[in-house]
Amino acid sequence: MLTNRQLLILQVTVDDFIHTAQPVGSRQLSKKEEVPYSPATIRNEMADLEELGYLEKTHTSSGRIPSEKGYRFYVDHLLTPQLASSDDMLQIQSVFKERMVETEQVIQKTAMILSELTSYTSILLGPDVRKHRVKRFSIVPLTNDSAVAIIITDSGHVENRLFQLPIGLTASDIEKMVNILNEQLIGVHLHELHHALEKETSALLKQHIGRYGELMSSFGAAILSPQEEKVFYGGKSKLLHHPEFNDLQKARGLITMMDQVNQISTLFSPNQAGIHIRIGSENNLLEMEDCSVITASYTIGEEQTGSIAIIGPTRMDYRRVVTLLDVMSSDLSRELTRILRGSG
Amino acid sequence: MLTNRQLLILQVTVDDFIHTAQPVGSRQLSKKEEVPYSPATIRNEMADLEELGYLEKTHTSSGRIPSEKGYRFYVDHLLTPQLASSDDMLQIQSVFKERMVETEQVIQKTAMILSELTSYTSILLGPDVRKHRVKRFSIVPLTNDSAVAIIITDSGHVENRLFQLPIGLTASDIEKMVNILNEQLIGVHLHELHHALEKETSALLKQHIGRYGELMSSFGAAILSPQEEKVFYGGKSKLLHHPEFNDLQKARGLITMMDQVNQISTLFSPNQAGIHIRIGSENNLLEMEDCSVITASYTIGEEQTGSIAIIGPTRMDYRRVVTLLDVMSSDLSRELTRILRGSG
DNA sequence: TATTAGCACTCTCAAGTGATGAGTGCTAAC
DNA sequence: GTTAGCACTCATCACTTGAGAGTGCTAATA
Repeated sequence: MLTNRQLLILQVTVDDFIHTAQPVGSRQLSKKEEVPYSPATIRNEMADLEELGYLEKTHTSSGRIPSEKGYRFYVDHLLTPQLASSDDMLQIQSVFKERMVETEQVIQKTAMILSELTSYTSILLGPDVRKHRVKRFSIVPLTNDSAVAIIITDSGHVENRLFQLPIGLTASDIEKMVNILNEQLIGVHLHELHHALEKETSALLKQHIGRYGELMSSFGAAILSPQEEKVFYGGKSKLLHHPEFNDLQKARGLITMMDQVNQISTLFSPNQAGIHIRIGSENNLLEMEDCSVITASYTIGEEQTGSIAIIGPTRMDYRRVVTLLDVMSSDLSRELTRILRGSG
Repeated sequence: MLTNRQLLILQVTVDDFIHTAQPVGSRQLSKKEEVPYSPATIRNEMADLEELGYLEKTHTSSGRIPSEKGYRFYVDHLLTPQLASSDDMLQIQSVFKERMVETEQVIQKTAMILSELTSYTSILLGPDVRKHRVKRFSIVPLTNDSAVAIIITDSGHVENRLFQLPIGLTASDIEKMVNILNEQLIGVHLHELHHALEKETSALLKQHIGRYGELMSSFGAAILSPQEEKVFYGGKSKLLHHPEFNDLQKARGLITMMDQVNQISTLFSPNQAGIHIRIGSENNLLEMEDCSVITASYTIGEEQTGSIAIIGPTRMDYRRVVTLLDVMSSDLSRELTRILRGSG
């Protein structure tokens, strides 16, 4: 168990390092008014904190910097909640003031403003379309052997796929097919669609439609291909402006990683409410060992749908980011719900 | 007018610098078998070429590097055409072997393979949707005061917009409206759609639909918002691996620029067939002064629709990139046309 | 007994030095 | 017209040095 003085010194050390990016020394700390101890006392405490694994030295006679364990303790126990500054609030509100109609537009704008306010990189995961329900099917023939299938969801999202038409299929065949789909499959989740099509609807279709086999293999394949959550970035280059990425090697690694969507998804905790923080190696990604990720989630209506992440150096301003993320995620939820409900 | 020997020396100098990224000295050049002159002779010629503005020195006693004028001369007069290597051809064909159905998927894959093959960054501009023609309208109500408007183009592209419904609009009103739109506006270019709606169709709609004014202001606005060409990147981080961007400052500038879509569009020449090369400052962009851009365009059917660009350092392998771009653009055109025509 | 002052020691950083090597320009010889 | 030779320039690297910041330890102090 840490003494109060140790807690104080750890907190002040982390705070200071977060803002200066320089190892903090005992003399420097003792000058602060919150710390009424002499450098020597502080040195002793720091030595203990280092022994306990909360602080590190960059070399034998440098000041201390927080270790990962130090950051972890800091965010778990020393992070006093804080209200967003009125400046920030103003900026955030200005985003939502202009009424936007498209979900993606709102999300993109949110990503931008988040990275502007924090000076870190933001990543927003778009709504998980697979959880949405079918509202309407439509099929529009383009040529005599190709057509586009359109699925409108109850959220107003539109999915569309090209697929091949078997030769000889009549317009009335297609009309029948659309009718059957609309009778049978309304309200089905998108991720269950292919399954439902095969289990429940295929028998009906088989009865009514000529060239059933060919049609289904092509249409079914089109429906199957899963729609990934869309990824929105804000300020990809912001990260590079922090001193920890002066190392070209690290900078390259980061940029490369951000281009690989599958790596990005590992940064997000399985979709759960609340704010989560992963520090350095907790991200299980070599390129991210000097980064921390703070995630939150947003909702549309009642449903937990998308995620927000801020990526910064481990030496990031946790307090500020947590506060902003908290405000932003609820504002975003409200705005997206408004768009969907049309109550504007 | 340059002598043959000067041409030879310029060419070999540029070639060498492109591959080594090191200033080339006279001794080094004279060792090559294509250059049967002594270092002293070469020094004299290089001095002349420098006076003429084709070569530069990095410092008083370094080897020479090509100036922008030198590169320009090189690509204009010394770039002998070349067939793609069979290795490259194999790789390219392997992309198109797996039959993809979605236009965007094909373009994205093309972007990737281009950047893999060249080790530079590729940018593909998606088809200019505004040139496509309306094939079918559809409107799907979501709640009692919001709906999604869907426009299917003859290319199989699907546009959709949320818009507000005036309260009290009946289902039959909407049906009538869709019918009128489909009677009047089929075949209209997307970029003329808003104009055509107001000029030709609004009178008809006014006659048949209740709450006309409110409906039109909301629907019209939804139709108006222009659809930008989509931008696809391949290998954004590739550029950072070339030695000219070891300078953190430059690297940051580049990454920042690539995140700003409006800057990207200035890199593309106004859509014209053939291959175009812009060297360094010819791009009129501060961040791009050490980069060259090579652009080509692709077509779907008959129409000039999209652009391909490769961004590399000015010291890029122009010959190879031009060759690859040539092959890729025609392959991509063929593939996209196949998808559209459905002749697969 | 807890805290602090003092001091020797360590390590980084920046500036300075000198040797090395690649390359040039010029001149004179071929 | 071409080339060999030579003096000169400049970047780079390894090495040294001094200043500054910080530590750990010990002894003095409250």
